Amino acid sequence: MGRAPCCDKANVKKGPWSPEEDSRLKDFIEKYGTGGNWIALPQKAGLKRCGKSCRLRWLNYLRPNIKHGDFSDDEDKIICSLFASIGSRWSIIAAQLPGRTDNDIKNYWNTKLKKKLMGMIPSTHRKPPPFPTIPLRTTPPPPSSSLSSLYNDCSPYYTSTNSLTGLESISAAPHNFLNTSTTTSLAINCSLLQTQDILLSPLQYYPVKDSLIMFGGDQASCSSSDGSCSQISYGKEIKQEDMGLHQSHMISNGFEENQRFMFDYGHNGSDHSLNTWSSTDLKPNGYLGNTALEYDLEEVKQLISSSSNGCNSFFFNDESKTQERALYY
DNA sequence: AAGTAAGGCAACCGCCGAATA
DNA sequence: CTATTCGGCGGTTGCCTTACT
Repeated sequence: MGRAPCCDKANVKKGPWSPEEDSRLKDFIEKYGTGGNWIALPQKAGLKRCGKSCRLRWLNYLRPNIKHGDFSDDEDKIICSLFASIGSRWSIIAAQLPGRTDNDIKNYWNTKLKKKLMGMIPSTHRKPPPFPTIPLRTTPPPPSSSLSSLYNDCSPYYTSTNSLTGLESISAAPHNFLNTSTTTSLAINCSLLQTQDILLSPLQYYPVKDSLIMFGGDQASCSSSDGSCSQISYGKEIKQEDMGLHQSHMISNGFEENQRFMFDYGHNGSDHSLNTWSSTDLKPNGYLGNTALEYDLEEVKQLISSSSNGCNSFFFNDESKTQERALYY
């Protein structure tokens, strides 16, 4: 037995929204909110639309403080960094970019940013970008190749104004993050990012209540909210056993081969002593851990191409995905 | 100026997980 | 415990625009 449709498909309008529909939806939500029920909303608002369609229209277009238009270099970096670490989790990425929606970012990535990163000249007869074309490597880059240099190497029309130091993801963490004794602090510290010199500077790691990780910026966008909030954080309880399982992999292997990246996390007050962060453990570049993953250009390209076929096999196998999900939410 | 192809983006589709009856 | 409903998400589609021949 299939699931009942969310709306009567025969009687709902599809396609582009008219200005009248927009203003009707906007007015209604501004007056009454969503009522926590998108399915019932279109009827109340007098719209012949599916509730999901209303939700999408509101979140992606109508809600206040939506930013449209070009993405900044900083936004590019954040998107690339997060994509490298978590894959196509657009809602999470959007949470780091105030005013941007997951749909926007997804479109931007698929149409532009991916090509930038791949160093692809758009296969169009349109005008090429006003940057010299740099031939792709025919031999693997030296081990020190970083993603920031990759930008320069491979993206003829990507210019980076801010250099990346690799310090920020640690320094962005509040002091007590590393010192708290009552909190199981869990920081996502993708060694990939660190070793590639790309960083999550706008990210902040919040140590919160036991076993809870908050992953988000303080001005996160609201792409996944009901539209009534101004901020959103992603927090989810993480089972201790899950953490232990993950940790054991880290301890024994440094990183999981299948995942090709790792999480480091401080775990004060427990008997897990290896790979524990403390303020004195910090390496000069802010990266703790001895697993220096070196990704050359080809590997990043592989990431992009593998992620584009529907699964991030480069980073996540199917089994790890559930676990990974728990860590990131 | 007309035709064509590719890009860009809004919107839809279908799946998943959480909440609830 | 199971079935159902709903919100949310990522992938995909299709239309409109733009650039080029």
